Amino acid sequence: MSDLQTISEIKKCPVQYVLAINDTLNVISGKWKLPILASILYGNHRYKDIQANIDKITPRMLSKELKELELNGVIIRNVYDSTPVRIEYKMTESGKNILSVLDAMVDWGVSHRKSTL
Amino acid sequence: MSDLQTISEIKKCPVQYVLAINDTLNVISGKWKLPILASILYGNHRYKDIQANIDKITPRMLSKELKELELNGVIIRNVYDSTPVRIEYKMTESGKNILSVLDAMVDWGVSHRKSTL
DNA sequence: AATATCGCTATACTTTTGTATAGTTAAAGT
DNA sequence: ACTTTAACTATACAAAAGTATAGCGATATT
Repeated sequence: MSDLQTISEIKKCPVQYVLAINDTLNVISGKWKLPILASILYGNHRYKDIQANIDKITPRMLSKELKELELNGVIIRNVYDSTPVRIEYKMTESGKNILSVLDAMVDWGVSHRKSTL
Repeated sequence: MSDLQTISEIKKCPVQYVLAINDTLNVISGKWKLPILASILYGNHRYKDIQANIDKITPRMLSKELKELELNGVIIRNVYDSTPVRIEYKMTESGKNILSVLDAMVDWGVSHRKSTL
């Protein structure tokens, strides 16, 4: 992959792509979003379970982030009309696909660490 | 080959996985990192050119972020001993590879937008 | 000699993000 | 009846990130 090739490719990059990158970045940035997503993906679906699974997170931040993730269509909040009411947070289909982004991040992060040794 | 093997091994190890993702996230998060990287990739290498290319960025933020990107091994700052002194910021090899992460982010962002219509 | 350009730094400030701590409602267990 | 658990909300505060504005030292241009 030559430099000139890369640059010309980038010059073709439409506005939509920039928007898409920003969407993705918004979904995963902040101190708690990845830990929360990881915990849900790992199998924790209830508020208390997620809270217990993430060290030092406050209820305020957990609520706030869960709401934002729901609003962004990454997770879904299910209320089960049992007694007592049970609430479960689960990844949406689209949310599950974010693993591909995390994979790319792992790959880059690992090889970058090696390169800076 | 043994590299790929190692990467997949590390993916099984939660701690390394998390560290690598955090490294990557730190490199790209914040308001100005992506615009700066994009501008450099686009062909702007000098301070004033990057500044002129990015709307509303202040010199303070540009300096701060350039320093951080350099410290993180994503870009390199070259001082050319000419008169006047010329300074050029360029992507490191590792820095260029971050395009693969951006690609994954575009893909997810685009398909996620479609899914939430 | 005066002005402009490059590559920044300095200081003060505002906004956003995250923390600490306490309280609420409803139901369940003891 | 009393305590415990789930799933949160409310208020106040601190820290981090970003903005606004001014200026500096060296060279170059007019």
